[in-house]
Amino acid sequence: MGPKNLSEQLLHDIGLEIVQGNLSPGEILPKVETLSEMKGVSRTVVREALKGLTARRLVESSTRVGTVVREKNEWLWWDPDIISWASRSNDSRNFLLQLSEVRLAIEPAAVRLAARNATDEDILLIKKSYERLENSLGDEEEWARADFEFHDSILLASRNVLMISLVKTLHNGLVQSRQTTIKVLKKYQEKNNHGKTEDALLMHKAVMEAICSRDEALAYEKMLHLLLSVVQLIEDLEASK
Amino acid sequence: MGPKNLSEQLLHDIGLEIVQGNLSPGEILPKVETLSEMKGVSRTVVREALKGLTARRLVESSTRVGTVVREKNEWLWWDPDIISWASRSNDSRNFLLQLSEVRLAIEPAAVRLAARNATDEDILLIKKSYERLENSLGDEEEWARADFEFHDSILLASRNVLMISLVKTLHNGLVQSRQTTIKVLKKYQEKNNHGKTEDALLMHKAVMEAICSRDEALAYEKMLHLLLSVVQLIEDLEASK
DNA sequence: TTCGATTTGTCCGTATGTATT
DNA sequence: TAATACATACGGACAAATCGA
Repeated sequence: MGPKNLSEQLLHDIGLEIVQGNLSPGEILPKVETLSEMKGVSRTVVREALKGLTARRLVESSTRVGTVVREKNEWLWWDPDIISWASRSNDSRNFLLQLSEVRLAIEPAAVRLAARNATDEDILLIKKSYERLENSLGDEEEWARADFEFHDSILLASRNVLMISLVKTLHNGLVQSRQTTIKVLKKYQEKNNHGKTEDALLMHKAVMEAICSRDEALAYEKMLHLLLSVVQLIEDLEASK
Repeated sequence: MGPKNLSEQLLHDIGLEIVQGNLSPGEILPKVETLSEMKGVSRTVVREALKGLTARRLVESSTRVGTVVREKNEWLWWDPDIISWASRSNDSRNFLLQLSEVRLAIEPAAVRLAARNATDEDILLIKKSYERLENSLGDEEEWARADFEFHDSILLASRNVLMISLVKTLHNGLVQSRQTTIKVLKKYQEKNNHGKTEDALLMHKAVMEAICSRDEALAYEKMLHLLLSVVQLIEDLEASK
């Protein structure tokens, strides 16, 4: 799944350096020809990589001046690559915190939107996804897949492509962020969770029922409740580290 | 503010065509050499433009196959350019609706975050911004500027770069979307609003006070109230069209 | 599996535009 | 004004990957 050509590789190289802070806002990148020599690639490749950085507004190029790193608040943070790079940075802990803050704000709202906009077919799919979740109580692997499908079916029901895109990028970032920060703790989770998965199932059920009865406020509340329990779980795990 | 070089021009050309639906997902773009001839630019320029499209995940290139348009749900919608292109498309009305839905979900949450995370300096800046708003009651132009500064100062107080980036892109999209759909209605607004700006000021004050007293729930509620009044205003204007 | 055709990927020599000094 | 330094732009050549016969 990594970069498939030289320009994408270089894009990731430089992008990572910028987001991680090795290259600070205001700094000027080496000129194209120099970068070409440094990295052992042609100028074409360098220029294409810079276009990728420009698209994400990490840099801005102009004649004579060169290519300068833009201010952090100008970056397009809602880009899977930038999020991926940030979650591997030194203060990835702080970044994960910010991701979680946004999650608690957005996801209940997304579920509320689903309760409002869901078509009958959407409802049917959600119910089906929940049943699969129910049937996977024992199996960790199957639960993870079913859980993903469940949340995906709800998200789809929001019928709002902006919200769908937003939450998907958010989820992606959380997974990436956890892979680098927690990682090992999953084993603890496997041990301790066998008692708790039933609670989790009940919370999922509450969300499902609220959406199906098109109760926006309740759907919001139940989703928030579910997320807070996840946060609690993570905090418990870290405390017992 | 437009494209500053050939590749950016071409990028906007093709990007617009894709987002507006002239080029549908699954379709294959003409090969680089053909595009080069069609648009009267070099292959270098074409290739750089394609890199911009790739970064936004509008297309995917591979050897022999060519460059194909990706599915809509794979696009990175939270990109100012994509949003700009979408707000100029045929069903821009539907897109504006989706933007508004997301706004009602996100902005109150952003304000709630501000109530939680604001530093003392942030609070001071918010109060100052509100005073400027207060002092610009008569002047339409000055009100608009002060209003922007007010919301910006709140956003900054969220102390969450992801939330800040998100809301800024959202605002940007709303402005663009309205420029193309409403546009003329601003004159009506100017006539009718003189009575209503005092109401607006009071609602802004309520938001400000809730944040300053760090009452998260109240801040959320008051911001939602303010936004709903804006929605109401727009609906009134369109009804009287 | 092999082969040929097609398209992106890569390299590089050269020329032009533009803003700074 | 002129020199400089950088991005921008052009196009010919070849490599690599992939599809279809």
